[in-house]
Amino acid sequence: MISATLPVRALDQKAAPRPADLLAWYDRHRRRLPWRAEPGRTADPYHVFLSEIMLQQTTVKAVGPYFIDFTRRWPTVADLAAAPLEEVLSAWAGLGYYARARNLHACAKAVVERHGGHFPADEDVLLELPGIGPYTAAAIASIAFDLKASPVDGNIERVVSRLYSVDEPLPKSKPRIKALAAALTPARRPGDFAQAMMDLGATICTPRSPACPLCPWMDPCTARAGGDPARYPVKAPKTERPERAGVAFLAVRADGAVLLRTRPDKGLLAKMTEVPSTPWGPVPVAPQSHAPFAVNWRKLPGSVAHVFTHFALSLDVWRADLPARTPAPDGCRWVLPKDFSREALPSVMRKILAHGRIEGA
DNA sequence: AATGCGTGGCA
DNA sequence: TTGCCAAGCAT
Repeated sequence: MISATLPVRALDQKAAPRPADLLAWYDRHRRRLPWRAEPGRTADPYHVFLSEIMLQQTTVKAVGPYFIDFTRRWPTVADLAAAPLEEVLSAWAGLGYYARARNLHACAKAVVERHGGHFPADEDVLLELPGIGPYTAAAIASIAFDLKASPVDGNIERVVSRLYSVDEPLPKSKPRIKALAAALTPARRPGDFAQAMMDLGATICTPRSPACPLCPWMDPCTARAGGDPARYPVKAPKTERPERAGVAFLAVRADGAVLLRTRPDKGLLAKMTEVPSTPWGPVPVAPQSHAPFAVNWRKLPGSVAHVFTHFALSLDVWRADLPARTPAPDGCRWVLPKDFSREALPSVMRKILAHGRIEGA
């Protein structure tokens, strides 16, 4: 018989997850990433900032080449701040969520103007900078300055929701998960702890078929004990993705130049370069009335499909060949394919050009 | 608080 | 093929 006076844990209770166990795992298994400092060192805050912005909703694999390119072009935050926005946007082209690039540039300028070119070592002050939200402020504070902060990204949401079997669905459960993560964060090595949580989520505690036997927290994990860790995190049902359609006008001049223009300052693909097109709507719009030239257009075979976050797009492509020295209509410009690399061409626009067999960068 | 905002890889 | 997912932020 177990004495009631002894501090004996009931058999169905689990030990709390120990940060030291995760840190020991991290010391052996940490990923080597371009923006990450060598073990025992803290990273360049500019590198942490740049990588964190790029990594928002974006895979490590996709970010790699962009991070290398950006740091080569703009080695310091002051260099980035001094660059023209157009160059930053064209360097960002293809990475998606272009508001990040605009905010990245605005943030670099703010760091120079408000903080003398040094990132503030303070989570609350970081939070006031453009493009830096709760996650990124905590990530920079902890990773770049080793301050006690608890960034919560998708990885950490998954790890924490499994550790504690959080049944309330996201995003409603965010505050609770944030509190649990904060309670777990140690006073020593908070930066390594944050990165360890992310590495664990990315390599062991993965969305599907997590590798529990390799996990340093297998023992204290309640979802593992429950037998179906992959059912966490519980998420609210998603709204469906509507279809939109339109026609893109590929005007090609005799010298090979293609008619392009810059999109409006706000909204989808703001300030990016585009191929002129009809509006993209749920119902097809009379294409002729939106054509940049009143000439004979021929529809190219097939169509271009592209999926955005909140709608799926299907575009027909109409082509017209025009004489050399044809002037560009208002708001448009002729661009030779060899100069495409200087343009801020999003992936959907590159697909349209490729569909018309136009070879650019 | 809910919605708008990209892209590519993967099962 | 289709849906899901990846180091979120702004409004």
